[in-house]
Formats: sequence, structure tokens, C-alpha cells
Amino acid sequence: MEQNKIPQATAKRLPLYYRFLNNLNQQGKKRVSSKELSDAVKVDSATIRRDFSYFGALGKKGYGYNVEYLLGFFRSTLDQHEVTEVALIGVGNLGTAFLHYNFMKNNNIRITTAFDADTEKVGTDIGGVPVYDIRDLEEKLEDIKVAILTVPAVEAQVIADKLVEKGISGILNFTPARISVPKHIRVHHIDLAVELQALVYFLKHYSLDNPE
Amino acid sequence: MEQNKIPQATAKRLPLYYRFLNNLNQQGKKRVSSKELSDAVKVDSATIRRDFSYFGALGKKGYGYNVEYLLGFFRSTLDQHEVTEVALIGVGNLGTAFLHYNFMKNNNIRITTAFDADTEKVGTDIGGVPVYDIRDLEEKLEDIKVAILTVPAVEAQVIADKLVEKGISGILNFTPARISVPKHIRVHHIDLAVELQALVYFLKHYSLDNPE
DNA sequence: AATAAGTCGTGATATTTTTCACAATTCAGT
DNA sequence: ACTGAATTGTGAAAAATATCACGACTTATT
Repeated sequence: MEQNKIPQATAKRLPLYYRFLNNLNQQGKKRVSSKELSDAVKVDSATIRRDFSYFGALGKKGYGYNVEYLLGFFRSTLDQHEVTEVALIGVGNLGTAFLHYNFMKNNNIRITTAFDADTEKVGTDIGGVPVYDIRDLEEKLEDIKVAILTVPAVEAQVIADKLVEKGISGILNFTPARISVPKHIRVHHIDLAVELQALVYFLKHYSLDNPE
Repeated sequence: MEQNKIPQATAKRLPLYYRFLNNLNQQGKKRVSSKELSDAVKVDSATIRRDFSYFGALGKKGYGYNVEYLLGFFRSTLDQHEVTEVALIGVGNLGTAFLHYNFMKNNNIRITTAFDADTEKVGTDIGGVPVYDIRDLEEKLEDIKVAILTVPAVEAQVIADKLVEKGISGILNFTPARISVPKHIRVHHIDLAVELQALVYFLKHYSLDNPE
């Protein structure tokens, strides 16, 4: 289970590589070089080769990588052979965007359950996902290990506590609240206002050339 | 203009600090320590002190930081005294979520203009923002420097090209497409599927303890 | 006035991540 | 076969980031 020592920075890029390889494969492309990949995903080619090398020698010198082989390799590495079920808490605009997104296409992930407090929404189906009452969270969550949190900030901690109690493993938190959880639970924060403001800051202070 | 050598990692955390300080100030809190900040924003206290130190000695030893002073300092550093106008391209669910988000509260940012291809939406106001026809992009964009891109992936590059032509400086790209732009233009990618899949990957391979 | 507790700022160190640069290898063309 | 162009995998170096740990200072208390 414990894949030894893949750097976090690498792990975060894997889904990106995977998706692009998937596209290439669907286009019938048979081989690809780190340079081509680099142009497409905007990651330095040496970084890509280094990333791949953590999994062994996947390519051929002077040739590049076999798309199908590489794809197959990543599929198993990313555990794409079994569907990961995800719950979505908070069916506002952002939550609805997720419900309409088809994660099955490139990622073997499915949102199977959604929750909201709004009685207008409870009982409906959005993007094929049933929306339950947030008060039934504990009963309906079953053994889902991953949750997407798109609720108002003030609700975030209370709901996170409930998720923890039900045995969640990971939370993708879109609220501005930095939630507290036991340390064996992984939380990734995506803070839209912070991202926007950071971009504005970079433009004002790093504008002349574009590092990163 | 060129603030010397603030590390990027620090710059990305500034908006987070700023927002929390703003909250503290509104609560009437007068002082705060790096430890308290650390608990709230989940960043190591030494990292916070280091981050602040790039701007000089903002605190007092044995005391902590004066909330009002620190806030004022960040306000100028983050250029919060003048409103940054932003355009939003693509009024789907995700775009609509942005239009309803009040960036003026903690960030001095305002979405002033939105664009969409759907004639149902063109001409309406969403969250107080007028929605124009995407075909009028060139005419209506005026001198907005920042754009949020929430369109279908296939449209992304075409629209990015138009934005570039109109003199955009920064793009917050929510599409899975990695767009190509001249290198003086800054693009931040937020890729929802990648974030979700990366979280799932971390859970499977790093589950026992939670680094980061 | 002295003491204790709390806290910053930062030199030094550790860790993580990226990049360089090149030997080894492959492939395509002659 | 041979040659030249392309490309990997990786040791080594560089750069970026995070953390440790402590002297110096502030405040509160007695």
C-alpha cells in the first residue's frame, strides 16, 4: 500500500499527466516524448522525466514513452481500476458545478451522494446524484471516504466534525474556513478568494517576468 | 513597484493572513501572536514569522503583533486601497458561484463584467454583474487586467487568445485546458478534477500519517 | 525592582523541489 | 552497417521552502 517516497509535488502532477495521456491514447497516438508532454501540461520536461523515474524506467532512451503502456501503468498507480465514491455537501452553485462534472471520464471517481439544507433541493436529482437532507448525513453517508465541502463558511467546522465522526478519510474544502480535524485525516483547501487575490498580488509585484 | 524577493510561497499565503486579520480586527481584537495565527490558518508559526519578516520587523518581541497595524500594513502591501476589476468569462454553475461571491468584503476585488454565449443569460444581471454576449468581448472588456475563465475546456484557448490580444495581465483558469499565452502573462490553473484525484491518491498512498 | 512567562526575528540547518547536463540508448535514413 | 538526431534516466548542483532553536526583548505579577 505504501508507495515509497513519491514526492508530494510529483503526486499532485500525476492526475494531470494521466488525463493528457488518456487524451493522447484516445487520439490513437502511440508514443510521446517528455518534451511534448511538457508543452501540453506546461511542466518542465526534466521535471516530467524525474517524476516518471520515481516509478522506474518507463520510457526508452531515444524513443520516448509508449502511450498505452504509460497509461496502463498510471491507471494502476492511481488506482483507476476501482471507482472512488465521493459525497458532496452543499448544493449551491459551486456544488452544482461539481454534480454536473463527469469525473468518470478521466478519473475513476463518482459523486454518489449529495446533501443540502434547502428543502427545495432535498429529494431532487442533480446530474444523476440524489440530494439528501443534511440532517440525514450520518445515516446516509455509509462508508464514503471522501467528501467535497461546498457549504457556507460558518457551517464548515460543524459538518467537518460530523464527517470525521462517520469515519471520513479526506475532505476537499472549498470554504474559506480552515477546518480542524484529527491529523490522520487529510484536508485539501481550495480557497477561491485567496487564489484570486494571490493572482492579483503576483501581477502587481512580479509582473515584468513570469517565474514559476 | 518591484517588491524585492518575497518568496512565492509567502505571497500565496498573504491573502490568507489578511483575511484572518480582518476578522480579528472586526472582532475588536488588539493583538495576536504567531501561535494564534498558526492555529487559525494552519500554517506553522515559524513559517508565519518568517513570512512577516520579509516585510521587516512588524511585531514586538514578547508581545506579538498589533492587529490594526499589521492589517494596515498588509492592506497597502496587497494593494487593497484600490479596487481591482475583474472580468468573468463563462456563466455556468461555477461562474455563477463567483458572481455571487462578495470579494469586496475581504478582498478589494470586484467582478464588473461577465460574458457568456448563451442568449438566455446575455442581458441579465447576476449578483449585480451584467452578462454580455461573448461575441462582444473585445468591445466590452475595456482595460480590465484580470479574467476568470470558467468556460468549457474546448473554448479556453480561443478565449485566452482574445484576452491576450486585449491586453490582459492575468488569468485564473478553471478549465482543464492548459492554455498557452505569452510569457509576460500570468496564468494560475485551478483544476478541480486534478485536485480531487490528487486527494484520492494521497489518501491511498500516504494515509497513515498526514504530512504537509 | 526583580522574576517569570511569553513572543519575536533570525542564523543555521534540514527538507523538498527543480533544473542542469550528459552518458547511454534508440531509431531512421542512407 | 554506419551516422546523426532524438530522447531517456539520473548524478549532481541549485533553488526554494520549511523548521529548529535561541538570544533579545516585552509585559505582567509580586
